[in-house]
Amino acid sequence: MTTIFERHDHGACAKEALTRAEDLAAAQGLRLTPVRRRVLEILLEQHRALGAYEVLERLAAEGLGKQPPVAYRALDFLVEHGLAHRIQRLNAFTACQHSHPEGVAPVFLICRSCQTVAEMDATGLRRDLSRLGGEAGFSVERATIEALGVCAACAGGAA
Amino acid sequence: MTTIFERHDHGACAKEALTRAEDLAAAQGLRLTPVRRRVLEILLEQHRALGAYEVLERLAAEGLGKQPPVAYRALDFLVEHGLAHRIQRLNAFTACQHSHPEGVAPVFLICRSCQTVAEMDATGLRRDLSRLGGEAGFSVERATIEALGVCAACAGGAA
DNA sequence: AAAATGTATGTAATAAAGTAACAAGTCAAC
DNA sequence: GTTGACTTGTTACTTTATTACATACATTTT
Repeated sequence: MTTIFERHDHGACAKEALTRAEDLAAAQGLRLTPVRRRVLEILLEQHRALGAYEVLERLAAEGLGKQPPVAYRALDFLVEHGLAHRIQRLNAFTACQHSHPEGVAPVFLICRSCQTVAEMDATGLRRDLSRLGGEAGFSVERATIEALGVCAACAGGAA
Repeated sequence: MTTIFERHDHGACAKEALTRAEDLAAAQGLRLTPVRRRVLEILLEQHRALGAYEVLERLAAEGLGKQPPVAYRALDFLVEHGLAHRIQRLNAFTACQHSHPEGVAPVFLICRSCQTVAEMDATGLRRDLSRLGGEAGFSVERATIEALGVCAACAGGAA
């Protein structure tokens, strides 16, 4: 499995994600407005999750909005359309790293050393969770699966 | 699998949990002080997760502490010793419903209709998650697995 | 083109959740 | 009965998030 923990061309990675966002907007008639687009770009700069207020600071510095709702609205838009994810453990947001088959949230791996947040596909895990819930008569609609730990690079010491 | 979604003798259920807490305290030399004990009792009244400030209100009404740190400290103590759990999605806390083999957090099923939070053992799921992380060189230390959905009783309409 | 409509943004105010720092009390051990 | 470790009380504050309403912009309707 390949995650963003591995060395990669980050410029290309970010550009690709932005292109995906544009394609999605075109396909679904969504409006990727300047604020929304800029928030996505800001999230794409790093593979670490940013708090809404960190995003807001950046926006404010660029004259794109000074109040919390501006940031929250843009972030909510991105999350709603699968272009970003909310990391519950951190109360923070991260740009989506893969295109997901509509509404399928991945699993997140959070490195407590370098703060990098990676996504992995978790179709199997989700199916098992649904089955487990089903055993108790519970119908799972959405699931949050987040793992906290240490990535290979950080565990290796240097890298 | 049996969860607290099923009809059960709630009085017994709460009493049992409290006994478990006392036993644990005795066994490990922990101090189940009046505030801590009362917070656990408050959480045990319902199978819904309570916010720290809801707990605090209750404490305040009983003269057991009026400031946030009082509630947070007691809740942190309970969580640390496995007597309660924090539900990340809700920023809220719920009493532990089963005794867990030390440090093994369960999976949570959150009914969005009745707000009930049930626990299920998730040893298998956790193992799979660790394996998945391992494939990316990531070492999982703790994991949050929470499912949002509808319980059988609520889905059934009445019940 | 003007009016009407829907959607997005700006702004103020405030609510909700969480923490830092330090003082004061409790309790067991010596 | 004083020391030392832990627990609680209290003040003040930070961080995170939302409500409510006004304004702007873009599309469609007339």
